Amino acid sequence: MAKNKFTLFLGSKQLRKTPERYAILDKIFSINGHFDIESLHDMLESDSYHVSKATVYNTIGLLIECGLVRRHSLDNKQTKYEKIISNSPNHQHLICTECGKIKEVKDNEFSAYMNARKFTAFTTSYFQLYIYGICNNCLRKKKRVTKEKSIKISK
Amino acid sequence: MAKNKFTLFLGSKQLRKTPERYAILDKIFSINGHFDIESLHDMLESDSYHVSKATVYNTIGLLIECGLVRRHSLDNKQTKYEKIISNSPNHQHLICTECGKIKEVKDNEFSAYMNARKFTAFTTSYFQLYIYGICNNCLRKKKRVTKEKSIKISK
DNA sequence: TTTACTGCAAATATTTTGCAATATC
DNA sequence: GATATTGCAAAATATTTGCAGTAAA
Repeated sequence: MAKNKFTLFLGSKQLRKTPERYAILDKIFSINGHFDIESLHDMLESDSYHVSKATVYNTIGLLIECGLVRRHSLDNKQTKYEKIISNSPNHQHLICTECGKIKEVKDNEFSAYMNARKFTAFTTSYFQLYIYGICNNCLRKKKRVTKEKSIKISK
Repeated sequence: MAKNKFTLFLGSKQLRKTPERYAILDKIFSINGHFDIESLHDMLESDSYHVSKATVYNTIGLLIECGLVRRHSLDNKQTKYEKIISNSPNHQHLICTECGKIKEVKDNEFSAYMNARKFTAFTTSYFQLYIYGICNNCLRKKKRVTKEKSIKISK
């Protein structure tokens, strides 16, 4: 699994197998869904496992290179990460522009289509589809606010 | 066109129609392809049109809200912008992970597919597809370097 | 005349870097 | 023992904010 893959990767690049790197990998693979550097670092600290932010950034970089982590640069400038589970089906991301929450949807038809696509003068390594919109939760809240406003005005 | 749309937008929100805002809009619409805040600001300066960065950020925000500009948050943490031409067909982005260059491809099949897609408990407002890889130019350079290395080693 | 907007500088947030101490190989 | 990695603090980068002066309405 992930740990083996990382070990092989580090070995092949003559990089060192430090406890910090494995602790970060473990923590990431215990997280379901998306996370950012800050909260990952916080989680490690609250486990009383102290690592510097610099090391977290360094390790995340290695994990991305190694194919175990994916970075998402989202609009509204949040950067989020997620683990890559080897045989997890390709999924797309719905991002709520109100609350920032990310929902995943599988779309095999889309994935198949994209994987088959070739471009001239360009060699694809990966792709990301982001669908921005409003989740039902926020939509409900918004409607409520609008209603309240119109009540106030009509008074 | 763009200027009218912006004027209507500003009017409807009771925002002011300042020369700075129009100068920024004009400059953006003279740019083909993608740009970032820094280079946009530089272009204005080199036209001897001085505006503060704060105003550029402010105006870009309004233009996005108004639907005249689109923000792209790309991996390798560059934020790029592009104008939206009203009747331009939906296009996707190929991003070279080596040089950062962005190439556009039209894909009507994909756009039609996406526009027809509905999700449960989520109201889509827009989507972005990013395809990361290596452009032929960089691929050639990379191969050359690898070749040179192996020559050196074999010496 | 009112108050939104601008420029500037300072503040904030995020990521990178330099360096001495340390730990892996 | 050689050197890659760590932690820390400082630097670099990108964006936001506060405020006084200015200008659009």
